[in-house]
Amino acid sequence: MPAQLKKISESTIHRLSIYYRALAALEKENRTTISSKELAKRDKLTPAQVRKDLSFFGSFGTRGLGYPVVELRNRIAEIMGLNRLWNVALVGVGNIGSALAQYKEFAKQGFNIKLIFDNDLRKIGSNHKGIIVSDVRNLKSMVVSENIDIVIIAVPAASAQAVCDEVVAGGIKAILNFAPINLKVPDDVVLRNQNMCIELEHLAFALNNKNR
Amino acid sequence: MPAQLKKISESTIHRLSIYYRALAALEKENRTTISSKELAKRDKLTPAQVRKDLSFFGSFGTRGLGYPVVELRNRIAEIMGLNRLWNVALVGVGNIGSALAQYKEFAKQGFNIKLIFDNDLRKIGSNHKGIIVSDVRNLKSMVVSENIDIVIIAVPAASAQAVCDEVVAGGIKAILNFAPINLKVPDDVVLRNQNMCIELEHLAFALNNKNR
DNA sequence: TTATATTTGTGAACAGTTTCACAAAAGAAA
DNA sequence: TTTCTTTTGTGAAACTGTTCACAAATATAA
Repeated sequence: MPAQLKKISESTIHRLSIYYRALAALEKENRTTISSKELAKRDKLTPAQVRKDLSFFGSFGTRGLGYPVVELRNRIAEIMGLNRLWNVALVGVGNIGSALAQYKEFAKQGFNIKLIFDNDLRKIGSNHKGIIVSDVRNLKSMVVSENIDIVIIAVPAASAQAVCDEVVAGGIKAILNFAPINLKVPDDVVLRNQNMCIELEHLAFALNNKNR
Repeated sequence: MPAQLKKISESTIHRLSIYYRALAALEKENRTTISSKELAKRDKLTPAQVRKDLSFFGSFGTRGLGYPVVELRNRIAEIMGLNRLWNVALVGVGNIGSALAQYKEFAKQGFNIKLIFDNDLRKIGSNHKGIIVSDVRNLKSMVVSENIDIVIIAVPAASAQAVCDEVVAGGIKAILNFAPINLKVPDDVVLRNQNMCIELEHLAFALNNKNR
């Protein structure tokens, strides 16, 4: 029972998120067990991959039968930290920021957008889905006082690093960045970038190199 | 000079996008050459990685000096297909869809949102940044007639597969999906998923497993 | 021109990830 | 019970991606 002994790869974490979704769906269908074979098929993976991924966290399958849906889902939630609420602050209420403020999936998965910031006087004080937009000048103090766990940066590229530095100074250890720029963060801060242009560029490359 | 002989990995493509951005910035600063060492430093990579990545596409550096900024940037643009316009259709004008419709970076990189679709009668016919929203029932015929290269799916999870099937039937070979669902596509269609919840889950995992 | 310093390009070593293959465990059927 | 089938869990093998290390090429300085 290797309870998180070895280093878990990013790809494994990613697949864990995917398994979690499949298991949630199975739970709704009242399925009680699922085999690695079937779980793999749903997401175009291999059964061996599924078993290897799960084995990093222990062995909760039953040979000859498969994995218990509810138990496995709970275990993944526990591993990923999905059985609790996370306080999220959103910085920047432009195109993308306001879309994210309204995005319902976040709340469903326990990501609670608690604070919203902007630097535009016309936006500060306005009500965004029940949350009053705060002045970005209070960013650092408020992420501390409101116990924010995760910050989403959705400001223009030019101001993203300044925002980043502020929240890091406020002790934030996890950032999701939508600005098309490479942010510099200390080693103990986890940063993930969501760059839509780069995604389109992957597609462009694929189309451009079809006949090689 | 191995002009695309070997298989290029997804990670190499990703870094190519990153180099491209760095080179664009360097060009603005009127730098004429850059070494793999400096290019690596800008993006927290290793010089060897930069050289290996570039070597897949030929050898355009000068020993003792580095790479010519303008030439290398053009070459990457050529490889990635960034020196042309791509016709993009956006399906779904909800939170995320309308944010994407207004996102200026796309046009800057040659991704031209030419068509926008929705199934909501209140939205169809309305003007979104100069583009009239079309009825999604015309999706298949219009992606063909307007020579669409790439489709962005930003509809609710429940209707995403139907939209996907339509555009695939219309001959589309590249899809960027924002719906939180695993779409099924034929092998010759490139699909990329942008799932913001999964990104937050990566961060949650990291925070949850800090002290292992 | 010659010597010294840089920096590329790349095969080889290394590291990490995925797949294979099979013993072991449990269920299902006879 | 006994036999047969299914399916897990996991070392080992295969594969993929990254880093090392150094010859070769060029620039720069003397």
